Amino acid sequence: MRFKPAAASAGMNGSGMSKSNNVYKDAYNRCLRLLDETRSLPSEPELGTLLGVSRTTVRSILARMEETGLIAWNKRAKTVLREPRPDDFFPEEETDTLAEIIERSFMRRLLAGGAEAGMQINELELAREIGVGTTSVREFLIRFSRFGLIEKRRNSHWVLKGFTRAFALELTEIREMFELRSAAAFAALPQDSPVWADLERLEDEHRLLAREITTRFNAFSELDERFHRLIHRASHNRFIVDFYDVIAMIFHYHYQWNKAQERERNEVAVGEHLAYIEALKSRDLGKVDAACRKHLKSARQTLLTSIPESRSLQKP
Amino acid sequence: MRFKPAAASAGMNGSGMSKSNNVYKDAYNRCLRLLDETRSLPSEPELGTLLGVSRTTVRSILARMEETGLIAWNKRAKTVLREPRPDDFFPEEETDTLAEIIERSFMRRLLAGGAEAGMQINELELAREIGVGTTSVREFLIRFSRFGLIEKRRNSHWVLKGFTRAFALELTEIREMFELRSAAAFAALPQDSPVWADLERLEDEHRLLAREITTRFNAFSELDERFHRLIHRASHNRFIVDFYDVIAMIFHYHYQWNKAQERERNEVAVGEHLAYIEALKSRDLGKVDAACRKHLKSARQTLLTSIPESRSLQKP
DNA sequence: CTAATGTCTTTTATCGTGAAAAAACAGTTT
DNA sequence: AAACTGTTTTTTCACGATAAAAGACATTAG
Repeated sequence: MRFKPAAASAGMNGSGMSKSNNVYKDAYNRCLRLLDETRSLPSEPELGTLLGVSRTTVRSILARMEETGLIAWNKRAKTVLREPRPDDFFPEEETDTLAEIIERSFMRRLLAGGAEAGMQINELELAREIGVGTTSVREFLIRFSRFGLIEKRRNSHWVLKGFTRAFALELTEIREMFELRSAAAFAALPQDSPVWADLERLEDEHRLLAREITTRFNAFSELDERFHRLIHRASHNRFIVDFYDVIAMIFHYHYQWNKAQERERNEVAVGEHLAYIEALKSRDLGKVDAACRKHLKSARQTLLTSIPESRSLQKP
Repeated sequence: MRFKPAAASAGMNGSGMSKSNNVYKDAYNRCLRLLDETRSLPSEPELGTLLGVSRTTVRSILARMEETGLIAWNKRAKTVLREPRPDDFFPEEETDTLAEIIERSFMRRLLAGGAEAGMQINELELAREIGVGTTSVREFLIRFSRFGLIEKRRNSHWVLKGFTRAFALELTEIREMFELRSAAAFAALPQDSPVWADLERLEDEHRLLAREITTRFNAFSELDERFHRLIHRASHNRFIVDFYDVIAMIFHYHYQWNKAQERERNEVAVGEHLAYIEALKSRDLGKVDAACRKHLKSARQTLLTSIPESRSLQKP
């Protein structure tokens, strides 16, 4: 797993920095965008729910906005004084969770090649290279282990299982099992279920994307996830829903990594989605099954062709 | 999740005890049992693989055995001097992993009632009640989360989802999907595959247990797990194999907790297993499917009836 | 009297630290 | 020279401590 001597990659000052205030910074940035729209901000609890943070954080945000002259703040009155400038925002890098930083670093190493199956993963080394504490790395590895790419040796190191052809096949096998079942459950949902409206909206987005595919083809990956998650949710089974995290994670990195014929692939996928949606709306189980199978088959094919042979040989 | 004020349940001395040497103690105990059989112990590396620990730990064990007069140790010669007495063993409680201690504590609270869905879990409180550090509790909760019984609110507490009827149904739905597929894969395995010998051995154990069911009915749970794991392994899919951890965990606690008609239930199950094994050996996919379905149906029924209604109403 | 703000307490996230355990290295024995 | 023992270095595991963030309580405004 060795990669570079040190260079303190994403790390900041090495001193006893306990916890970054990325929650505050991220919420602050999002709050800035809110400023554009209104002349005055809502109450503290309301802002809290809007931004998904506690009132403590909201108050820190307001305090800084007052300091930098963005708002005038007196009890309930929070009047916007000026529009936010680009330099009001905190830099993007400072708004990331530690978990995100670690995941990115780890996946970069994993996909950068040289990461062969059977190789052992060293918590301490990883922590040092990324510039974080060992605890965070351990917790990340534990969470990450459910993706089936790494495995722990009791009282000892982690072992990389490798992003192999076998992995892709096992993953897609489950995916197909789960999605076929979910799609059938979806089609059987009563007409007054709110999911039909959700599906309608997604269909519109797909049609829009289909028209602008030449320029916006990279918008597909996000739409893809939303669409499949909607379908999986119809299973009403937490294990099926949760398993989509594995798929989403793999496809997320796969999209970043395999850019070959991206436009063409996505164009085909959009078309398959539209046919799939049509089938769901028809509520004809036979059609749903066929459309689902067809799409999943080509998704699997895409994933498989993107795995270089060098990565798919080993198996200890 | 509140349960008791303090009472320092499983806890030891509260002081800065960094890491318990349970690996050493457990290996020591197991090594004592080895002493009964031979007049002299093998080499250090050999002992290491035998006990599943490093040579460092082996040497600590040998050092203590020498001290307590169990063996004479001089380089390669490790002669047994006397048989181990009961007081040579470390107490059972001291050989448990921290993870096991936490899991037991946590499950006791969960099943002891009063643990209703929606309730929030407090890391700090849990750590204090069990008498361990917060880090270990956090790591446990992260690992435990894959069982689908708890869920994390970002930057905040964990939420108990509850051991409800819905949970049991979702669990068994996946189980049935996976096991039917695994069983079919099993039956399709070539005649020279080693699994057929494993199956044969398991069949013998089942027949033996069937004869002595009145006295040994509690030996079933362990046999049950071995049998189903063998079948799941035939899927050659890590997600299917890993999912059996969820099932095993639930059934493990379920067996401990629901003692109603245990003998009868296990007797029936042994019979179903034997029929299931027969079907597998016939390699007739229709028969396999039928036998598997029948057994899984009654397993589900057993699990469902053991969930009290009080636990199955809430859902926030 | 409800819903906000102001203040104080508790919990979570993360680090550095030190003992237990593993692993690597070096020197012996057969 | 292969496999073992003796020694040293690294890594894992678990803890307490501390800043960030959440949450609870008290007070005040509408």
